[in-house]
Amino acid sequence: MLDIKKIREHPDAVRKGIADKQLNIDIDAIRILDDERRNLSKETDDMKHRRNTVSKAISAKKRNRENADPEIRDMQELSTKIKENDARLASIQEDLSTRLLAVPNCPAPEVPVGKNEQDNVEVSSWGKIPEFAFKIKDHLDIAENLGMLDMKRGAKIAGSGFPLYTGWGARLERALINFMLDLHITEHGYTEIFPPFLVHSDSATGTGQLPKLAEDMYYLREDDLWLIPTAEVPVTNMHREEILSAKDLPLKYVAFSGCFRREAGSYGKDTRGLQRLHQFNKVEMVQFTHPDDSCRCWEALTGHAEQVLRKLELPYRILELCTGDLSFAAARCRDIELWAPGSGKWLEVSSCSNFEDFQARRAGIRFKDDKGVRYAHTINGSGVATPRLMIALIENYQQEDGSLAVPAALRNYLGTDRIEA
RNA sequence: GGAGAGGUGGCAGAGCGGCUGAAUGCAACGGUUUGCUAAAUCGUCGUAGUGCGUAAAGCGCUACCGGGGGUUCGAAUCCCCCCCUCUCCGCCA
Repeated sequence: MLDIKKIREHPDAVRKGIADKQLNIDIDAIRILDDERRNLSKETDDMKHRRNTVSKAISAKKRNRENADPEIRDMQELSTKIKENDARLASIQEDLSTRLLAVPNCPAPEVPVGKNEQDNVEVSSWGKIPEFAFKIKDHLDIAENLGMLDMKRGAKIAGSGFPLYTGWGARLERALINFMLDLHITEHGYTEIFPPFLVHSDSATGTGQLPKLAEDMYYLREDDLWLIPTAEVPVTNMHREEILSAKDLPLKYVAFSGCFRREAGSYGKDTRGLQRLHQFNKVEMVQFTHPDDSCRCWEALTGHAEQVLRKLELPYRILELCTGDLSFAAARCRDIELWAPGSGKWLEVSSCSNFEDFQARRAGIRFKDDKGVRYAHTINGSGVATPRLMIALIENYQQEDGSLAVPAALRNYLGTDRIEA
């Protein structure tokens, strides 16, 4: 959520930010409602002031056994008016909140202006794109041949998009998760969190999934709960409506979770194998930082995600997202993409975002230092999501005989240096 | 799922219609004292909205005692609904 004061005082900057994000939101309606709210609120507060004052006088008269009937009659009338005003105020407030929740975060000034993903800017790359002396296969063929993955049975159990890992596939999945968690905990200073996979609406609103992305989440009507699309949601909400101490910042959390996405509207896109799933596993990093520190922490966090890929010796590139490709809540974002030779594509495995105070304002996450109480900044990024990591791993490490080499960093976790049929 | 107890400021814990935005204690912060530490002592010490002020400081008003309604001139305090925590019983991984 944006600061209403920012909309009030710098409407042009906000308009430009929204337009750069290729969105269309009516800022003027918000400003009119805001004015209306303030005027009515002032008027009502003055009435309440009178009521409080007179009520005290009534109290004094009663104590002295004097008659206070005229005052009481006045106040009965006034209270009725106050009630009417409060009702109007509540409806204005609700309208305003609804509109305010629909306003996206503004892009940071450093973000390149662009229309869509075509305008994203590559900022760095690492590793060598491998060349093969034999005819390579894609991850699905390799994994199914090695008995690691059974998409057909996954579909039998839960429908398409729900992968069923088997044998070495299941073990590899588990090994990757442990490897990534351990790396972030021991080398990058994160505290491990194991969060709930279901959250209520307040939490989903706090991080910005609701109301805009309701159709992308699985919802349990009976219990009014949402399956999390990412651990970002429960972990960021850990400190909802809290005032943190400045000396504890940055708070760095890393969490494994299942992630559940309906992927509404993307049917028929990237359907082969593990590219796009309704359920997948992810290790997510979340930080709560001081506003002056968030940019530096965001860069560091991106580096932590990179480290996973370097240790696994997988070639990747990093893109700075342009304004048009930036998500609703993000001020800045860098995507990390792995090279998948079998599919001949770059695959996004991590999105590292700085939300600045956007989520914090929605979720009431603040901190206190000697300058007072302010909103913290939140940043997060995958470190990383497993399905596409698995794709890249399988496709980059495939051998001519159909077996799979295991990168050195993973051998202790997996207990083998080779996966064969 | 059933029965009971309870949710008050960073924490502990009073208050149970008006003099309570909230006693008291602890913690925290600032000063004094001290060779240092400890102790002592004085002071400060919630959040939000809004108005005045160029603004910082400051001052005023309003709201907030789990959430939402209601009663009343007036509600932390009375009534209703909901949520959460704890204890016991039942069921179950």
